[in-house]
Amino acid sequence: MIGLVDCNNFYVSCERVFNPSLIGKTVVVLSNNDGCVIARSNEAKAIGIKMGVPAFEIKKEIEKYQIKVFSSNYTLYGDMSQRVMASLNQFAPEIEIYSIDEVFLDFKGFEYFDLYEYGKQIVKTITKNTGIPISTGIAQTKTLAKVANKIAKKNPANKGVFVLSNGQNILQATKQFPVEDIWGVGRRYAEFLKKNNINTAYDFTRMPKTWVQKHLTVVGVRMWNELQGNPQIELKSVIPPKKSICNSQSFGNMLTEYTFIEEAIANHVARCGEELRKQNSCTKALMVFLHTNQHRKDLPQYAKNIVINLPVASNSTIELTHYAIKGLKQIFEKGYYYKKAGIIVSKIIPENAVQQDLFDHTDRNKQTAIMQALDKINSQYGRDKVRIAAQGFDRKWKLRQEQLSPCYTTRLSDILTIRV
DNA sequence: TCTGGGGTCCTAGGACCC
DNA sequence: TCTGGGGTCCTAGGACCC
Repeated sequence: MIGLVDCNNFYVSCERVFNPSLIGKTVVVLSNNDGCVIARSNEAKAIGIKMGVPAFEIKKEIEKYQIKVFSSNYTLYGDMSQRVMASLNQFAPEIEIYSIDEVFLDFKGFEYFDLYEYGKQIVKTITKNTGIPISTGIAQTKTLAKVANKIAKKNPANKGVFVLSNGQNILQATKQFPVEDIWGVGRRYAEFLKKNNINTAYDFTRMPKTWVQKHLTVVGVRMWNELQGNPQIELKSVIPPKKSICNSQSFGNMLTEYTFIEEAIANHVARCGEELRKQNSCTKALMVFLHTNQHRKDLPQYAKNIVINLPVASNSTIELTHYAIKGLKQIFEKGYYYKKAGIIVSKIIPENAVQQDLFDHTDRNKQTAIMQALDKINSQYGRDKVRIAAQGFDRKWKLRQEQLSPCYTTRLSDILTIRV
């Protein structure tokens, strides 16, 4: 059996832990730049605030219902996430951290446990240890655990736990489960399936396998099997290194000047470099992209990217910055109002498998030593305490975060403020 | 005025090899 | 009229996830 633990309205719940006056109130958390709604309390869901709506479109509702609005505080959410994961670790021999707020638990060998009782114990413990409310779904496959989890969450009578233990109750559950809620069915597939009169998970499992293969490829066949209790997707307890790393951000305000965009790019490169070094990887290719605001139909539009293949794979921020800026200079056009820029590194390889170049003049040992020193200093004294000059200090490109809560768990000054 | 950020997997088609 | 057969690797685009 496999368990899936999912934190309820995670970002909202994090805000509530440190600000209990928010409990029972209508709360939403916004994406970067205070752009869109990305987390909603149950109260917000109940009055029809949709996931992903731009904040400015719900201005009236915010006013009318006195909605509490927060900028996203990923430092806080990341730290709370770690606490939840640490607490969950004791409940299963292997766990897979699937996202910031979701964990799969391996219940292999738990056949003689009362898994419903066990699930309730998990819910109780996590709530007590972290203050974050969670739901637990338990079933034979990951996809069914996802189904069980949704059922656990939907009906309060389940007390946050639901177990799909046998064919009979799988049948019963899938017959009531909307096809669009299946893990792996997105907007396009949902549309397609409904057009073919497939409305529930059960309907889907009744289709011939060949039909599923033809229209939803092998991905669909996996879902089809999983929904019938045949495991196809393994639990991954070791996280494989990333194959691509992306770092980008919309600017708080549109930018026209090259200098500020270069600073933004240098900062994105610095983050990518850190990520690469953290997973002991190097990259052979670097993409720089920038574009204007696509929502502003009244302004001229421009979007471009450029891929730079490095002569020798690297994870040195100094070297990566050099190439990124070279690329940026090639795609930057004067006269546009830019809204977003970023870096994507792909062609990632392990750092101990870097192919050397006979004509390479870079002193790579020196680069490595510098990066090690830089990472060490910054991990101790704070991000970017030591930085590449190109990263600058103006931060004209930075985010809008007008409703940011304090970093309650990680910043001393914030903690002191709370005490006062 | 105002619209997020970061990933994965699969497939088809093209370029290339013998 | 008619031009082989069997592979691999890479990429872009589309689907999905949180």
